[in-house]
Amino acid sequence: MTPTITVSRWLDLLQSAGCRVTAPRRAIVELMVGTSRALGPIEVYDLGRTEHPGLGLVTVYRTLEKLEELGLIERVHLPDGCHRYLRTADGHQHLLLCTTCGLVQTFAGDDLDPLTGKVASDTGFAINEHWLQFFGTCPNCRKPISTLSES
Amino acid sequence: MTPTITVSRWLDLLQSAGCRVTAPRRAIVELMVGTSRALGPIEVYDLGRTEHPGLGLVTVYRTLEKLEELGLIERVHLPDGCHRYLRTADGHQHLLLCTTCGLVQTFAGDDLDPLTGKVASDTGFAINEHWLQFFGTCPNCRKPISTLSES
DNA sequence: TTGTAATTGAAAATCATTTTCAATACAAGG
DNA sequence: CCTTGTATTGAAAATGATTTTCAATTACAA
Ligand SMILES: [Mn+2]
Ligand SMILES: [Mn+2]
Ligand SMILES: [Zn+2]
Ligand SMILES: [Zn+2]
Repeated sequence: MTPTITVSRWLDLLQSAGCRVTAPRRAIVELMVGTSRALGPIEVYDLGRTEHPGLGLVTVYRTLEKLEELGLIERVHLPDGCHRYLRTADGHQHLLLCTTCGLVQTFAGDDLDPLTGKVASDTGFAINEHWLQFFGTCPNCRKPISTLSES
Repeated sequence: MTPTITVSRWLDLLQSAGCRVTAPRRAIVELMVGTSRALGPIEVYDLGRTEHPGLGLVTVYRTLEKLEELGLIERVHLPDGCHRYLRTADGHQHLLLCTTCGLVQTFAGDDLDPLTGKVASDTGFAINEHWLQFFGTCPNCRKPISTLSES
């Protein structure tokens, strides 16, 4: 799905939820749809004002909260905190984060069922959720200095 | 290692790091060594004052920060935030958390190397760390109401 | 025992987030 | 295209968490 289509889908979903489609919301939605990094409120505020100069920080908080309620974005947990949001991936996916530039990709295919079963029987817990995240350096950030100008 | 031994080991480590062993620090260390739940600053403050009534919240923040620097405790990431601390486990362990009572256990034995390798070659990332956590209900919280009085 | 630097807790300052509120703008209906 | 009711907005104030400042206290090396 192209970013433009995704933006209108998000706006439609907002409207179906009884919300009005306004310029500030459009700016924030475009931002969150188009970004592959987890963004915090202040970042959204700063980036959003290039699109909609009057944007208020309060509106950023309110809109992020609403998008999270609708499941379109979600909080990302990072070593330095959990105050950044990213668009939600489809299906069961986990995150792979570049610790240098913040780029986020997703991956699937983890099979934790055997481990989950073993841990459950070892401990007596009923396990019903897991968090898995990988951290590393993305291809772009791995490039040596000498080749940076070529990209 | 018994809790008492662990407490003196932590205090020794504090001292080796150039810190003085004081009553407020001792109270906080005893708390963090003896608890199997992730505790936030206010919880540490409240629990700590039963041991050391004059304890100040500022001292709690400062001591938790120092214990984290020494690697004795670490921040736990939970759905509702990452402002709680837990003593660090030995070796490569992951957390299993009870979403009802907050009890935390650890487990080992995850083998994510194959998946890590696959994701690395699929994405071009150099992966150097992973986070894994399980959530569920602990044996005690799984007990039906009718048997609660028996425990 | 003494001297000194680290530590303490209260109070003030700072920073992030939430609430309040009057003005504005969306969108449903005429 | 207007009108109208209500959701939304952003500024300012309020709140809550964390950090900084500072004078008094305390640990501990000598
Ligand atoms: Mn999974
Ligand atoms: Mn592991
Ligand atoms: Zn990168
Ligand atoms: Zn429990």
